Amino acid sequence: MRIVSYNVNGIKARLPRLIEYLTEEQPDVVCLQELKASDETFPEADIRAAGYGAIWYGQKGFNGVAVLARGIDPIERQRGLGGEPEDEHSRYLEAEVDGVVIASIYLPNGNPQPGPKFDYKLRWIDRLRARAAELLAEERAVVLAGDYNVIPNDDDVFSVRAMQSDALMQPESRAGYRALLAQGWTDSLRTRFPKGGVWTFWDYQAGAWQRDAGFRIDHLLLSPVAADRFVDAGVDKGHRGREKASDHAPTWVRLR
DNA sequence: ATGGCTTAGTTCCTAAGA
Repeated sequence: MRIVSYNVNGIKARLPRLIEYLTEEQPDVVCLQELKASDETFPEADIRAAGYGAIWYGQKGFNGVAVLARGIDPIERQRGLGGEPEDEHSRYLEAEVDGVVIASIYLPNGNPQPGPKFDYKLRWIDRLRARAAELLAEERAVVLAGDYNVIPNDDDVFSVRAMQSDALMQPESRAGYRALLAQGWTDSLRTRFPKGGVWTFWDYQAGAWQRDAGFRIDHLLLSPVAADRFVDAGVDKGHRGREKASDHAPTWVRLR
């Protein structure tokens, strides 16, 4: 079972690339982020025609997450996180697919920092951690897949100096991510490439792709039961280099 | 040095992204 996390940066603009990805790679599950589309404008028919069932949690203009499954409809478990009822951002969608619990996560970017956006990011990490603890208590296979907007370690970025004041690698952001892992989650890509140097995002600006100036912010965390089934993890980097590509590459884990 | 692209909505500029 191959599970993908893919920040598409606008599902309308990316639809040809997404359909192409589904057709070529035939992944079992795809967690999408940054749909930038309302519920009403989600391209359900195109995705279904490509052989995938889908659930989605949209928002006009920005945010938006979805879970796609090949040949079946994901069963929705939860949309949004608890702890902040006034929060209307579409950033969390939890489903069950073939007995595995899978969440599509779009953690707030948090720039500029310091400031209210950064505070929101840190609160959101705490809220995610609360949900993650509940999921661990179920003692079943769970995959938390998404754009975490956290660069976990210095070897997860092309240049520490270039990014040092960015919300993505502030000590508070990293501490929140580490505290999540400390609950008992396994960072699948880190397990596969323990020395780092693997990127999932390359900025559109300043020739970042051409210079391979990227970093790792898309993560697939495994519960202990899921980690026992770990086979492999990777980044479909080739899809980042295509015409009209997202600035994120599809990132995946394979489970037995 | 907050620039340098890209997307979407409030469109021919602004906000947001990372």
